[in-house]
Amino acid sequence: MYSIGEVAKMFNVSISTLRFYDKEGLLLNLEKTSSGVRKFNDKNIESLRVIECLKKSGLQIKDIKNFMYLCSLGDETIKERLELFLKQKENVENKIKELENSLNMINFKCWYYSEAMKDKTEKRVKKITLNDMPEEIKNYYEKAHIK
Amino acid sequence: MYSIGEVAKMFNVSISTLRFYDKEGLLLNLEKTSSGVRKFNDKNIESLRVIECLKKSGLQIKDIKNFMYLCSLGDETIKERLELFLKQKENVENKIKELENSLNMINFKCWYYSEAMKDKTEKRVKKITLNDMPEEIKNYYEKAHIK
DNA sequence: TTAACACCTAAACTTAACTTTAGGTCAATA
DNA sequence: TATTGACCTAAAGTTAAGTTTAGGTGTTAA
Repeated sequence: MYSIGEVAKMFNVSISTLRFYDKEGLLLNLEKTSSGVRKFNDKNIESLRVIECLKKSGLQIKDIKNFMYLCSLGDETIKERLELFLKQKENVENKIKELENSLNMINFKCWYYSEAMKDKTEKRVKKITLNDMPEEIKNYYEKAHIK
Repeated sequence: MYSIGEVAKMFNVSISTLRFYDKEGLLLNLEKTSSGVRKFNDKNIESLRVIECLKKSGLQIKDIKNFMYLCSLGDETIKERLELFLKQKENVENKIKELENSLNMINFKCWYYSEAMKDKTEKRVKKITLNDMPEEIKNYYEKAHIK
C-alpha cells in the first residue's frame, strides 16, 4: 500500500495530478481510509503505468477514463479494448513517423547553421544548391520538403 | 503569391489558424495589400514549413516566434539558432524513444486482448506468467515495466 | 446592381489538463 | 499542548492553441 505522496514520487507527477485523475475517474478501484485518505495498491500502480503509457501515446483523459470503465465491465468489453489498443498502436506508429520526418528538417537545419557558424554568416550556405550538399544533408532536405 | 485560403489548403490548417500565427508573430515578413489582404510568397511558405515541423516536434508557439525573431536579426544569432535546433533534435529523439516505449505496453496489450478474445474471457491470459509468454511478448512486457 | 465570395479585425469563447487557493482533518513529535 | 507534516475537498484560476462571433470591405458574376 502506498500513500499519494509516495505514488507521486514514483511516477514523477504532482499529488494534485493524482487527485485530479481520481476525480476524473481514471482510478476506478482506489480505496480510501474512513477518514478519506487514498491508499494505492499494486493494481492501482499497474493502472497508473497504463495511464502513463496511454497519456504519452497521446490518448485524452476522457478516453483513458472510458478504457478504465470498459475494464470494470469485464469480459463483455474485451473486443472493444482490443480495438482501442490496435487503434492506438496505429496512432503511435504514425506519430513516430511524423517525428522522424520532423527530424529531417531539424537535421538539415543543424547542418545549415553549423556551416553558417564556420563563416559567421549565412551568405555562403544560403546559396548552396541541392547538388552541392553532402549526400546525407541533401537527403534530409529532400525528405523535409516532399509534401 | 498565394492567398490565405490557398495556403490553408496547402498546409491543411484553418484560415483562422494562419491569421492567429500572423498575429502571434510567426510570419514576420508577410505582406499585405493596401486593403489589408495577406499575400504569401515562397519565403513565407518555407517559413510555414519550418513552423509546421517545429510544431510537430513539440515546440511552443512563443518559442517558434522567438526563433523567427532571431532569424530577423541576421548573422548575429546564428549560434543561438544552431543551439535551438541541436536542443530540438535531442527533444525529438527523446520523444521518439518515449513513444517506442509506449509501443511496448501497447503491443503487450494487443497480444493480451487477442488471447482473451480467443477464450471470450480474460481468465486464462490473466494467469499467464512471464515464462509462459512468447519471447516477443515477454520482451514487450518487460520493457514496459522497467522503471 | 445586387448577391455571392473571399477576405479583414477585434474580442470573446472553448477545451484540455492541470494547478492554486482556501479552509479543514488527523497523527506524531517537541 | 501546540505545531508540524501529510493528507483531504471544493471551487476558482491558468495556459496554450486555437475557434467563433459580429460586423465590415472589396471584387467579380448574373
